[in-house]
Amino acid sequence: MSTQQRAIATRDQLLDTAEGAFARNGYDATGVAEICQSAGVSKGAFYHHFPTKQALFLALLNRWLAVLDSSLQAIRLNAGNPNEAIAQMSALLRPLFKDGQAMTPSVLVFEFWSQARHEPAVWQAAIEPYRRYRTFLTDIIRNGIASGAFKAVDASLAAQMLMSLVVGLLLQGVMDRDGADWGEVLGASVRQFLANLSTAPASVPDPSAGLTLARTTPLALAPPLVDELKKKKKKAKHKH
Amino acid sequence: MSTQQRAIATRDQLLDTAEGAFARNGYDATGVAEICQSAGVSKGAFYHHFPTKQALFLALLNRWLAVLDSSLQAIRLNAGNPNEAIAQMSALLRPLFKDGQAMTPSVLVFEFWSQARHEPAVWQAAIEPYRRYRTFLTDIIRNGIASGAFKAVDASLAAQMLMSLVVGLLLQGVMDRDGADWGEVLGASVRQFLANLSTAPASVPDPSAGLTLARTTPLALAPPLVDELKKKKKKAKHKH
DNA sequence: AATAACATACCGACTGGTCTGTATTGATGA
DNA sequence: TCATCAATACAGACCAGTCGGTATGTTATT
Repeated sequence: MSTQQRAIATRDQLLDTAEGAFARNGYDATGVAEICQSAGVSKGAFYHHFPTKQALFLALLNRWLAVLDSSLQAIRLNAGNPNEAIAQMSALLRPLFKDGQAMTPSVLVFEFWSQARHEPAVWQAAIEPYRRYRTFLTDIIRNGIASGAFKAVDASLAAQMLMSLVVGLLLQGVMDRDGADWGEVLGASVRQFLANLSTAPASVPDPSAGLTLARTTPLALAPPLVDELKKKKKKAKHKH
Repeated sequence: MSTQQRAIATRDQLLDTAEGAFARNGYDATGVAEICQSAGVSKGAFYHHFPTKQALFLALLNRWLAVLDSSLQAIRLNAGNPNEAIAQMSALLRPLFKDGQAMTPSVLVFEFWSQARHEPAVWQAAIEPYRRYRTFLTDIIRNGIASGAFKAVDASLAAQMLMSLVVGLLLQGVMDRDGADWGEVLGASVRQFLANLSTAPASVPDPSAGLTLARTTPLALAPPLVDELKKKKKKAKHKH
């Protein structure tokens, strides 16, 4: 293995380890030293690859956003009609409510939002995709209205409602894991939402067997997410 | 003013100051020393009234829960029918989305939940009322179904949906304050929810002018909330 | 005089980040 | 081919500052 490959490997190792640690103990409660120890590397390695702890955090955020982004793009291309698109998005989110490793992303999302409250850099990085996804949803609904599949409601409002539903489900799933079968609630809610929105009373069968959020798929990064916000505090190092 | 009264005053001063500071900068980012300085008292005073920083945090949580609790009880007694009850609850939450001081509680709630992720004590204190409110909602819906006001849906599921909506709205209102008129979205969402749930197509007029969450009202503490979880770590002090 | 209600100085633990050193690698030039 | 040089990729000791909490002292009320 060449030196460069090894470097990438340790960087990924750092990212993976930190992801788990953040999900388990939270961002603030996880020290850099702790991450390094779990990853089996030194602090020097850490600060060689990331200018600061927050930079790793943002890299983690962007890595996750990249896969979510491409999944949504895939849905946009695959789904024949708006009804199906929204149903597929529901199915996409579903695994996040499964216990164990699968729900790590949703816990992380919560951690991102927590930090975003106090750290402007994190807020910027988190709010931009959030707004993008909201307009994405709004567009789908608008299209549905235009094509006659949906009733002539306020598309923006409908998107906000659906977004609220998902966000609330996510948060509750994280906080009160055993309080309900959140995956089931998500499915039922979205079905209900579509039923009330659709002109045709026909219900779309649950396409749960379709997409899933696979970390394994490399998938090309979407343009607006590629830049990793590489920035140094003082030194001009870290050009890589 | 007697010594006891002055003591209560400084305690409240501590609580109020901490509330603002936590809402502004977050729990972790707010130091005990900072709170004391802003409150104009010494660290000695702080640890005279609260055994630990977390204890003050929990006291803050319970103070807020107490007023919310009594407000909900008032609704339960005042509202003639389930439709009206839910509409009043919507109106009750509405001020939380107003800019400025009024939204401090919602920011704090977010802070509570953030801490609840890592601190079992906070989690316990936060999850209990959450579940209680959910069953409260479920009961209202169940009653509505029994009285024929609501369709015969799954009451538990409907409550979870409404809860998700509210929680999601809250979180988005905190994170993306200027992203939408969240108060309006809340009103519209609940109206829509009720419209889809009600048997009678008649819409309930928005009773916004009615209740509001007034910190000023002392209001008797509800039984399950009274105990302030006073507990010491080592010393047996702080009996007050 | 006993206790409540503070004030102040101080401590130890911990944390993000830096600094200096070193081994390996790849390019270059003689 | 091989010595050399520079840059990369780390290692690990170290530091400056912060924070929650404590110990002890002081004042005023009951």
